Amino acid sequence: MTSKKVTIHDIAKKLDITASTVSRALNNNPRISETTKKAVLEAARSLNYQPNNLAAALRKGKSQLIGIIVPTINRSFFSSVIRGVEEVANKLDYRVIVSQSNENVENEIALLNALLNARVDGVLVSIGKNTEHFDHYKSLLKKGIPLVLFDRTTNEIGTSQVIIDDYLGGFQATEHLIKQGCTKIAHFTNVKLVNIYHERYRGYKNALEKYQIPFDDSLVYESNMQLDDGRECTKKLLSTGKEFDAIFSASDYAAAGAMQVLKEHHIKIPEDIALAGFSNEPFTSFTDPPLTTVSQFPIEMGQVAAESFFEILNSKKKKIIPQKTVLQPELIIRASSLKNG
Amino acid sequence: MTSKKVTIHDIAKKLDITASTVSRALNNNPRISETTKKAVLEAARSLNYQPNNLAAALRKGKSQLIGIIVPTINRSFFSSVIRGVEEVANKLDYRVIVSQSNENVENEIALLNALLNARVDGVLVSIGKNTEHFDHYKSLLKKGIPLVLFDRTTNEIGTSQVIIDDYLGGFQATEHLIKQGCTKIAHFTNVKLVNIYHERYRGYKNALEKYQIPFDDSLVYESNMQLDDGRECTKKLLSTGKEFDAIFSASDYAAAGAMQVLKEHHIKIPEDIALAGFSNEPFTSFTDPPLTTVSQFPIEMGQVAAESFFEILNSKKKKIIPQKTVLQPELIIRASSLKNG
DNA sequence: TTGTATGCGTTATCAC
DNA sequence: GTGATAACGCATACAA
Repeated sequence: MTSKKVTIHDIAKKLDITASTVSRALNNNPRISETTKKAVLEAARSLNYQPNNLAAALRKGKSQLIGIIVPTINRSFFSSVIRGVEEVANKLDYRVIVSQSNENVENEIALLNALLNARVDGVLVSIGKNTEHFDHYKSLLKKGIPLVLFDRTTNEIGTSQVIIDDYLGGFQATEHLIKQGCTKIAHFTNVKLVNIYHERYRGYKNALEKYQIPFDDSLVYESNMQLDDGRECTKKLLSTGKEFDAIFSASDYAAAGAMQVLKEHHIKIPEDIALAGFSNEPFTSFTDPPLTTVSQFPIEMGQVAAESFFEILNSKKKKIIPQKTVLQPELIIRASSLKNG
Repeated sequence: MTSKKVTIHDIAKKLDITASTVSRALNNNPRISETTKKAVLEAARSLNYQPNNLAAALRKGKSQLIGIIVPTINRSFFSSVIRGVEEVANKLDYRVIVSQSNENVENEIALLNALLNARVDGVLVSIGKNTEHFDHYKSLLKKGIPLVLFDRTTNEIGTSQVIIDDYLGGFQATEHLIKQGCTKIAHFTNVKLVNIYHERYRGYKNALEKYQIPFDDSLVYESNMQLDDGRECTKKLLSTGKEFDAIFSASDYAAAGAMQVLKEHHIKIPEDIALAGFSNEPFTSFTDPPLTTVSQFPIEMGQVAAESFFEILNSKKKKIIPQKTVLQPELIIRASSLKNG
């Protein structure tokens, strides 16, 4: 019942040639006659031959496997990045192994090890929020294994990165709010040691500066940026009695939380308070009003990360200089921030 | 620079024993003394030994890799299922390879082949909407490769499945609307040959029947169930002039589209029209009003699917009887359907 | 408890 | 253009 596995030797036997010839035929080796090649392909098909990549991988010392580590797959942004990576990788006959760290350093290290044992040819990583030391990644590089960081990155590892210009995104969102007439703009951010949040924050501050609006630290709230955190921050903000006319949240989820609380207080959006988020999560177009946000082009980010990866992979030895690719974000203006409809 | 790979032979040499002993020590083989085992582990650590799963996989004939094929990763439901699978798999030292078919049969076949070449030990699949023949899966089974279907399944392949009781979900949602006083309930569905949509539709019909509400075919709209499809269907529905007081959409996205159009027509939700969706996508709690929907417990589904898979895997030869595990859905009642607040 | 020998399926290297 | 042989790193049947 359990059909014996057919190997190149079976093909060879059938055609009365050797396995090496079969191997060459199957791999488009130039040193092979058209006729035998055709015969091999035909025999392979008729025998229902299924190549064993494992064996080839062992022999060649490469597995055609790429590992990806993301904080969580359950986020439109990350799953879209993965999709971008897959698109490029699959075209080159690479498969992708996805793992999620759940923002946990221990997991990050364990997963990295598991991927190494699986002999992936390289790794793409978006670093967890709480990761503060990067030795596990550094030792990866020492072993000569290609590593590309994306979105949540760090400059402490000398390797290629792909990010969007979070600074610009933060700047544009804030500038847009200012142009809508807002002058007291609150900001929701995450722990600012994570590059992306720090940059968005910087963009926010610089936009204020450009338009000579005084920066007020008491309008900046740090949290974990989930929906509930957004709710909490908004409640706190309201309870201070401090005046504000807009919120720029560095996360769509926290912005959604803010929207809920504002509505519960019968505060009009955008008339009383204008609102902008970050990431262009799909739900932001469903909210009422639809949420102004910043698109990060995640699929493109994945594609670029993958290309960056293969560049390193194919430049074996010729020690490549780490590239930092910066993609442009795009401000998506929707009703939540449009004062003069 | 590029540190030579250390193998079990290196460990063996260092301790002046043989590779087989090292192998046994590393694999918790009982036939090994505690002392040598400890020595091996110590040496492995000091040499920074990284086991080569590929070689082991080739030798053992199993790769510790599971393939998953989903229509799209970019959906909270599917990415949560994947997460559930990962949780179980990783605990057993299995890795997961994810691929997306984009609802395309050709892709499904190609990806399946790629996974086979990668020598996965088995495959979990949620079938694409347009897949109508299943030969590629049948031949998988013939080869003795474990296959588990989840969510989008079919009974045409004799293999284990994990689904939720879509019928019940459809029934409960409809019954809930009826209990809110609705009697003219429209239904948005997908091509009904996909099991899950057919079942939800059946649940809808039977609930009507139970409460002696006449079924009206002209209130049922078939579409692809994206946001825009939901918009279109709602517009059509409104343009017919036909009276209705509720919509039960078999997809949250189409429900979100319906919500938009209703609001654009200044129709009050739920007072004029009550609304219910299906899947409990995260955004459903953000909409205004929040959307009543049906939770499918995707993480649990992934876990069960994985367990189901390992059951097959570990019962090698002892031909297992295909199990069909049916999980219970849960109706999540929110403001979009609550008439008496 | 340990060592010896062999093979998993493929490809690289050499020879012809 | 094709064949013979070895090797990738590991696990196992068998022998000791």
